[in-house]
Amino acid sequence: MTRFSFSIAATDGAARTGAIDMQRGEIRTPAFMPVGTAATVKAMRPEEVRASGADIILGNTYHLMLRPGAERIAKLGGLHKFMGWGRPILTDSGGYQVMSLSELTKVTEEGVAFASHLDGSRHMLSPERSIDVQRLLDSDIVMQFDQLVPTTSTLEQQREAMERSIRWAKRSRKEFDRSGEHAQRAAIFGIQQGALDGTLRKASADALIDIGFDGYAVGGLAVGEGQDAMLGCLDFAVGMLPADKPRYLMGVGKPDDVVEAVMRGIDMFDCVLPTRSGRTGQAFTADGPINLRNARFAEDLEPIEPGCPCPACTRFSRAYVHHLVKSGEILGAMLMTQHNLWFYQRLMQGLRDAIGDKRLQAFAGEFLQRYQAKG
RNA sequence: GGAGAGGUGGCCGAGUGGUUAAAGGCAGCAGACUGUAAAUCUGCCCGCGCAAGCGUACGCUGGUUCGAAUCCAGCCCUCUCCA
Repeated sequence: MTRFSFSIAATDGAARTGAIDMQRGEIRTPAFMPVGTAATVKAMRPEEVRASGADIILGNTYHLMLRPGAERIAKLGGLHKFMGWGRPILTDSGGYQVMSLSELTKVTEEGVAFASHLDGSRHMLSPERSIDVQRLLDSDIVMQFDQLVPTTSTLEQQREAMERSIRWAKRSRKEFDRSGEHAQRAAIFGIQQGALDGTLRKASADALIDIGFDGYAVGGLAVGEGQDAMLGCLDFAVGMLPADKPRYLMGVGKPDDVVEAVMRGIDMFDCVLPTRSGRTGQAFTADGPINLRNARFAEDLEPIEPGCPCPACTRFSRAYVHHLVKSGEILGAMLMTQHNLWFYQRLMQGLRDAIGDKRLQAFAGEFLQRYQAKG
């Protein structure tokens, strides 16, 4: 059986469309991966996530090792069985938490010592432990343990984090290969760092390629630098990564970010926005985001997004969703999340089709103009 | 009829002489959210004004005081207990 293979069916400019084949299923690219940090895509049942068009979801090393514990999930048969999702799962290594929970962490060459945000207990996350946890979860796509720093960091700090991420990439790769059994059915991705600096990005990419990975992620972006800066970085960073391997832009992004990044050659995305925004009242539509909390929707009988085929839009009105969201009703979060996931997956399908038909420029131009038009 | 408690901004509720246009919560109106410490967070929230500021305001009326939501008197109303 195929462990991991990436096939490109068509290209259009720098963009590509194709599929990754893995034992647990096919991942159509460009792909958007809903985030399921704590063994759940919040507010969604697995079958609803799948029905939205998702081929793969994310899980998180840091969160799951703390609760319920990686060994416990392994004992219970692995993450897929535990959460009822049989298709591929990509697990983040915990590198992002090193930054987002930085007040609670201390970084050394060995790894990161941190205090649990749940109970303050002390833990250590190293490349070896991160990969071990991801193995215990039975992850399909394992991410190397990396270090990213805020864009406000000095160039020297950015260089240090990038170089440390390379050393950690080597250790991650070695630890991954150490377990033959899991490595025979899973894949491992390296993560390019280097902030917005071309020289650092190039050094990072070359080192990762030298180590060799199944796929390559662009890390450390969408952390406050702004879209122009991010896209400017992608203009040179993506081309540094192997063309015959999947390229994954971590943590991105807004719908227009995704479109722009696909045009620059990115194949995979993940982002909390459709799920988190769903829970906080923001719905994505082709005409841009709208906030269902707003009073103007109180008596609006249109669906969240007119024309949307999702289960939330085909049955319920904005007026009803507005009421649910304002009332703090659980169903409000569910319907909003469901719509947003469908929106993202429909966008990805649109991008795949457009690339296949070599009309990505027109598709993207129309999408961006409409999405960004001031309503 | 007697005893007691209390009436504060849309609601709940602090505040018992000046630093109070009046804490806090809720509701309301907006905004944010990018490898999820998020069903979260931020701002606004008496009126007019861009603002400085002005005007109104703590049941009602009157009084004490340089100064009152805060003290005094009368009145109105609510609640609890006793008869």
